[in-house]
Amino acid sequence: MGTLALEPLDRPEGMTTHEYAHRRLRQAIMVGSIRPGESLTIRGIAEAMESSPTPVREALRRLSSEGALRVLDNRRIMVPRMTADRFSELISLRGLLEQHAARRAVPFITERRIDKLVEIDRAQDEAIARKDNTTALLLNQEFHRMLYTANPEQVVMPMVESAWLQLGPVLGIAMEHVAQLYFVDRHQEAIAALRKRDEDAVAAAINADICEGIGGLERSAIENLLRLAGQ
Amino acid sequence: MGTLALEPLDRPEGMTTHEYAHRRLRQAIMVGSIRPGESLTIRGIAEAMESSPTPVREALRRLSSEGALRVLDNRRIMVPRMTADRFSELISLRGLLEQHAARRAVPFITERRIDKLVEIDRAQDEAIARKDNTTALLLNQEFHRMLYTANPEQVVMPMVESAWLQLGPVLGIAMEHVAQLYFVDRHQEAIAALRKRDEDAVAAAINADICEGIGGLERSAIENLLRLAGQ
DNA sequence: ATCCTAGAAATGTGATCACAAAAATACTTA
DNA sequence: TAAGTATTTTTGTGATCACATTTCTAGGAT
Repeated sequence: MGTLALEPLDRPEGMTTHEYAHRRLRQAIMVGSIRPGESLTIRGIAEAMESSPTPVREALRRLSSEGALRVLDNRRIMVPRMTADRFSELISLRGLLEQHAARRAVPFITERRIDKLVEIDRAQDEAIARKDNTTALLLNQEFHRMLYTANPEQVVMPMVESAWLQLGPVLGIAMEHVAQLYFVDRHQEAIAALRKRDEDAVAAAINADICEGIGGLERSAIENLLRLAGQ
Repeated sequence: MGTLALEPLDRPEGMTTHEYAHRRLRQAIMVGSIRPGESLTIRGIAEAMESSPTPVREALRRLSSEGALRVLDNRRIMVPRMTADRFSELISLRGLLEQHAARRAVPFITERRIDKLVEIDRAQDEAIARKDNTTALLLNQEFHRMLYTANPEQVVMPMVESAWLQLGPVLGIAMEHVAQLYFVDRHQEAIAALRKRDEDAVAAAINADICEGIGGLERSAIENLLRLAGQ
């Protein structure tokens, strides 16, 4: 295996090695630094982050349970390749799950949190303006996460994160091939609906945000994009 | 910690130790053999299944990513306690996810698979008749799984399994306190709809199957049941 | 009796090692 | 030259050990 594209990451005091490995790998997978199909080796990762196989294996197990990695029959581990079918199911699932999460968050929304949402949205617009697509992608997730976690006990949250994690890699790669990733911004709409505590309107805005843009592409366009991305 | 209620399990040739540990723990959690709140120790489990900490830890990491276990701040690991809120969200999520899964399965349904569904349903009725609630619970899952996996590439499947895994323990315990678990059987209805390849009717039957019965209890009844179950 | 503290036991964590299987490489043969 | 085979290397897996932290248990002081 070649050198692993693993940017070092801030490591808070008291964080265990396997937790750190999990975060670092997750981040790399999310933005497409690890190519789908490229096989990962435990020792390679351990060496790249100057630790040992044991905690790395734990991180890999977690990531495969989260849908971020796939373990093949020969026990090789890789980021799964994307298919048009899988892509459209993931978009559809995001719609279902995130409408549910958004509705359940509305009663918990505070003005302070709405302010944070506005701030994140502004930062995302900036990132888009300077064509920093990776940052924009992460800030988009940050926006959605900030909304849903207004309700602190959302069982759905790990499922949402799993969907993001499965979509992330191919979006990350697609961004390298499409000059400008077509970001839809229904965030303003969602914020307005939040101010009115209008559950239906919030859910509608979130669904539109997810399903339009890259998620609303024709099937043939998706297949074309995947081909470009080498999937 | 006391002796662990871990029934030995069939171990196919070539199955790794951590896979085996994962399955065995999963099974035990699913039917409520491991009490929510009771803290698990890595060494205890390893000893109970005559292996060592390393593979057990991998199994525990996977299970916590699947929502079956929770890792506390003191790094203690336990089956999470159920709350009325969590319970009703899980039921609601099951409805969303499994309607989605059922719809996507319909185009792939074969007569042979419908026959299997009929067979599973019959076995479940038998189990209910002889008041073997645990078997009935597992057969009910088997029925749903058999339906959804008609479509071999369902991204939603792990999420469905996660919801089952989170609901399982409390159902397993509730069954010990309620003389007869109120099983709803909308399976016949689902089967009839499948024969007609009627997506809407299948989804409706599945949703009814999930939301009625224990999932449709009044909130106060749920709280009462949880109290009985020591949650 | 209750609370507090010091020692002991138990526990999570991660590095290392040995082993078996898989992959890669080198070598031989047709 | 190409295909097959033997050898070497790489890799996943799981047991074991050492260390730090937590939890449990006595013993003592108030």
